[in-house]
Amino acid sequence: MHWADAFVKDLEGKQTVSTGISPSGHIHVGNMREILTGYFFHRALQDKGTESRFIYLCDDIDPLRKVYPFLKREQYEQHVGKPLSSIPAPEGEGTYSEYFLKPFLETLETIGVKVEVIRSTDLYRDGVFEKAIDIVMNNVPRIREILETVSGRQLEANWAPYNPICSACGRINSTSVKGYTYPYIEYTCKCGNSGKADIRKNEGKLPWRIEWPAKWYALGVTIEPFGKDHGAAGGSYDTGKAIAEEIFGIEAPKYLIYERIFLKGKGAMHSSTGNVIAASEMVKSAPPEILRFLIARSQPSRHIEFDPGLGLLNLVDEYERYRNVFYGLAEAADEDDARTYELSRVMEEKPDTFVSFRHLITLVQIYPTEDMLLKALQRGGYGGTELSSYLRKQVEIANSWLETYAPEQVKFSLLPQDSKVELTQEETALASSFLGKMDSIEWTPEGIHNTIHELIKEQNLQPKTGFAAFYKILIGKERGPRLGYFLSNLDRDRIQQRFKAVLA
RNA sequence: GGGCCCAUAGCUCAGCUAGGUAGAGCAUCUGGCUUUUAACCAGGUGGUCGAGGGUUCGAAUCCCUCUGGGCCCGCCA
Repeated sequence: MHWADAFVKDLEGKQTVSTGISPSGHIHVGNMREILTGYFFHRALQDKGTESRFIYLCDDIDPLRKVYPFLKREQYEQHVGKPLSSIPAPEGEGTYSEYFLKPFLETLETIGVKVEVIRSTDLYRDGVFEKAIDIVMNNVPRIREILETVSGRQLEANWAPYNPICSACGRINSTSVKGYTYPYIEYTCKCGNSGKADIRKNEGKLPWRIEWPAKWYALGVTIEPFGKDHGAAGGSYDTGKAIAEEIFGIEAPKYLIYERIFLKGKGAMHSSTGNVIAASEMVKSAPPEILRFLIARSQPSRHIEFDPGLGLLNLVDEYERYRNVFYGLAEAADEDDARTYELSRVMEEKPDTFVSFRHLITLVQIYPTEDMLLKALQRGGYGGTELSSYLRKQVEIANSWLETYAPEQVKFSLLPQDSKVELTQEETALASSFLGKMDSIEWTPEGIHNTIHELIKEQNLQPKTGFAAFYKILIGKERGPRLGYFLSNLDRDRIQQRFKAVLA
């Protein structure tokens, strides 16, 4: 059974699956594990007939913690400590949080993940947390005790479970609470200001360890996946659970702790280190279903070694195998293969329009126009009369991948006309006999192919060795695309000149 | 000092939560094939399952210890 199905197997009654990512920087491939793990739970629930709500909480009221490496110091120094939803975007119009949220939401659209997006600023502004905050403010001593006991940390004497946003300087990290009379929290700020924050509005926020259980309470969260950083003993899940039970009188959600995603050879993806690939960048250079597949096929407890280069191509190969299993075209290696495909695919496809991505990688390097590409695909069994919009997109993605992530191994291009190549005697003989026939060859795929094949046989060479000679001369590699189609697409004179130059 | 996760073929991983003679894909090699465009077909090489101990007739699988890698137990999320 797939891990997502196993997780929800025994759950009954309406479920609310919650996920959350802070828009403090580019939302990257590593963050996708949060949203997709939740999404798969949601799907698994629906597929077994259990009602489910799936939400993504965008923590946009969180303050800017520091000037991140990707920000301009002179622009952002003044904004440290202010909510992400109230400071300007690094470029263009709009707020900081929306600037990073937008490409993420577009990516979700691209990969076909539908989720209810909730901004935490809105939750505060609309009073959704009103009751939770009131409960919290009336239970400060008990909450303090829970935090100190469960997490083992010592809280400062003036600690309060609410951080007001200063009405004068806009900072959330420089205020201290002085008192509470519903619905106002009195505070003073280091900037000299003092005032009242209305708990029914977005005039302050709960600190994370309180806010989390407050979300469970206010939104009725029953399931939540989260990274292992929250899961340590005494960590925020432990304190959240205690607060949920003892203060709010609710059960903490059923949880799953997932591992991080690493960039192959470069360690964990972390916005602060810059070691990231933005999710919105990845979907430009990888088929959209692959992002889902990456997460769906891996056990959540295992870290993922993500390789956008050759590894990506292997990943797509595997995805396509699973697809074939689903359609009964191949035998399953594992009982979950078909289910994993089902959770990963973005849209339904007909088997006669399957085109392997690896194949496409070759084709786009040979054919410059869509028309030529279509004809090539049709020769290969493609059933459509024109390129589907999906395929057109795949072509775009293939080109982008070749430019951005592809290793030399899968790329090819014609060598410069005058570049030198070392040939054996046999290869030289073969090349010169080919050159001799150049003018009489019928310049079609079959004509070229047949001629070359005859020449190889005449000289008693292994086909492999013979073909390799041509690849060495043309693209400097041992292997390459089938010669007939490849050469027929190229200018005959140019090839002739190339062989002359090599043999000179 | 404490908690958690991971370690299986060159690479990516499955198998582990009902213990029973090590698996898949990719890579590599061999053979076939070169009008299904690095295709495809057949086959091979390749692992003392991180180390040590224990339980067992039998351990990759259960228990303990250790090693290595990663994350957390301050603030913030």
